[in-house]
Amino acid sequence: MDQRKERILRAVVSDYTETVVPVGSHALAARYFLELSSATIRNELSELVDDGFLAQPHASAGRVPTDRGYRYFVDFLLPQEVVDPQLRRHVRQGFEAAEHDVEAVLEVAAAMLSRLSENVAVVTGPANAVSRMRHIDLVLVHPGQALMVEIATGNSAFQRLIEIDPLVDQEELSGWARRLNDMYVGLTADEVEGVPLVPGLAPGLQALGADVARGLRQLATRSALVIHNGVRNLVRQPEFEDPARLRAVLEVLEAQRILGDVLVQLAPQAGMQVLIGHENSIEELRECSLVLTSYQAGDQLWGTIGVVGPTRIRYGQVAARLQLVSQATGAALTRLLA
Amino acid sequence: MDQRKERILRAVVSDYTETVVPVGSHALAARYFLELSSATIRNELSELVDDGFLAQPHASAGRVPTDRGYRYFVDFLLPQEVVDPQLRRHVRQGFEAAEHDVEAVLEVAAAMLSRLSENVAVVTGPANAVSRMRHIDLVLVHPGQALMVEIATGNSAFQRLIEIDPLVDQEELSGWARRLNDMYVGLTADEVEGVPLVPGLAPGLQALGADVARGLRQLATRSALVIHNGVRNLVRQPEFEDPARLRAVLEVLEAQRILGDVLVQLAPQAGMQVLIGHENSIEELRECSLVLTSYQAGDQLWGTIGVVGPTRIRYGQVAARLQLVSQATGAALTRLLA
DNA sequence: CCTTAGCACTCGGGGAAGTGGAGTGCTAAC
DNA sequence: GTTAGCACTCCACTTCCCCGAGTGCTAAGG
Repeated sequence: MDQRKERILRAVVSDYTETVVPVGSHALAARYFLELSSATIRNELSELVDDGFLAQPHASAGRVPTDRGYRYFVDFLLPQEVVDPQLRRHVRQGFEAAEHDVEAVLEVAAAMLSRLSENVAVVTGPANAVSRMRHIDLVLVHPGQALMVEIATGNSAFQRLIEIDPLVDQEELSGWARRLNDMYVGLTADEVEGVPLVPGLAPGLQALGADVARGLRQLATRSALVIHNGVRNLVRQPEFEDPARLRAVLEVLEAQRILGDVLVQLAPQAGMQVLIGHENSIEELRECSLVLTSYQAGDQLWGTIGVVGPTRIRYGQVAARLQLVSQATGAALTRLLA
Repeated sequence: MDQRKERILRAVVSDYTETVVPVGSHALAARYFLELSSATIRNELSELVDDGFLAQPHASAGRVPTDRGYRYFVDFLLPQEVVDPQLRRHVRQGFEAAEHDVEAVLEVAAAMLSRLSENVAVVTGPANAVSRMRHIDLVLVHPGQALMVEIATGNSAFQRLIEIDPLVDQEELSGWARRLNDMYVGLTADEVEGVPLVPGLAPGLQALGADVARGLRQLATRSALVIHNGVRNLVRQPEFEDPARLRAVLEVLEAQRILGDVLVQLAPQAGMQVLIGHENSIEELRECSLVLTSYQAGDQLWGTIGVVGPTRIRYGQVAARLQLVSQATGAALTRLLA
């Protein structure tokens, strides 16, 4: 692919991205190639079609980038976007209001990203890289019933009601809690389950080990949730005027699990990832692109954050802003969790 | 309004609700009034228009219910809907998977309700009717930093990192925690702030009162969040084919706060509420109806749950199913929180 | 060999015109 | 009060046509 072809491909992509109208040789010549005639450009265009980078909606129409065309654009032609420092500041500030709750931070991240990217933002819930017990507490609710609170690394809390002997009072419970802390602090769910039974222990206390492990395990896998925000941006995209098409995408977004599986599966890979059109495995998102990266808080907590939009999404700008939001999210979570 | 007019109004509402096409005198006579001629029905229809219950999109079109027409229908003509016992069982079962986490229960409720109502479901987060301190714990994280865990009535937990004197160790912290429990258990946020400073207290401990109150206050107002689900159902409604109209509604749903304010404001009123078209105060929802009620877990926790749809929503069926889901939600939360 | 002007051809979008039919209101008779 | 009959209205839909943007091809020029 020679340099002129690349220039032309880049011009087609950026023009189509703006106008959402197939771009013709005349428009191209007038706007980007004053030194070339439309005929020359026509020749180049037709070769780009032959090579699969562009397509023609119909015989006498202009050209539109194919998934392959976007792929080449993203891999080789993407201009380096710089984020306005003012925007950068604005993003940092946006997180300040929400710094008390992991989920609130993620909600803010999604809202911010959808606004900045002018598309749909998706964020997976936090997964704990390693979830270790930090503290257990037992509080008497009624006679016979207690509340077990577990705090894990990452400071996420899990609470659960448990049945106990009606004769056990808060004093005894506190003793139990001390024992549990002695036994389990610093362990993972698997390790908790591996701890052998202690002969002399109160039978009620003995039975708690399994509950503790279950809670820990649940804390580690809260990531099932997938927040999304910005559907309002989707409906004004011309490619989603057709309600059926829009519905298919919404179906996927609201199902959570479908998208969640893909995001979690891709998450381990470092850096920014771009999935264009058919490159993602979700049938309903064949006409969408995903721009993804991960957020990270220390070495404890991580998740995936990204943007879903039509394939003609502005990859450069979106990637830059996603980067910005993902870093700010990580920073906010780090501050939150210490 | 005589009985025949009521019958006709009911027929127009239910026919229009199904077909979304203005209903004419012929169709009415053929389908619902075999004993009357279309001319008679025409006379009645034109009186119903004069009274403001029906409207004509244009001079030679059939009739469409107005907001006032729906209002009359809802107030006086609503058939008593029974919910299929199988559906009832299905709803109960749907909650079983999610009984470990308040938010998860609410997510399930929203998903379920949107499916059953075939519209958008909205659920406000849980508010605690009275949030009183039940238990406080302090855990050393690093020297100089501790985790404060508060448990309030309703068993909601709040955690927060606080700065402390680096010389304070876990033993001393545990002593502090005992003091805090002695001082604050059973109090509300306001009362906590009203507790006078105690002269002999460690200065680090003294300062915690404000933090404790802040946590309590936050626990009581988590309701800010508004979950919604079922936007996919909205896009296939003919009244939202126009992207601009759809966008306006999405704007409101995704803003959370706008709808949240309305829901919280209406929440105290008991029973089921129906807001038809202009009756709600949100400009963008002028062409929507809200069917709302509240869920309740014991006397501790409550929130609003409801359905948003076009004004021609099936009020009877939606109300019955909303009732079902709201009860199941309350039951699930009650089991969860005891 | 690449570039360009010229030209005939294609095709979709959009406006104009026409038509069918559902629906109305009114009148007069029962 | 009800109904048949009738003239009238108006939208939705189809058809038709045409404009113009855009193409591919050819042949001439650098």
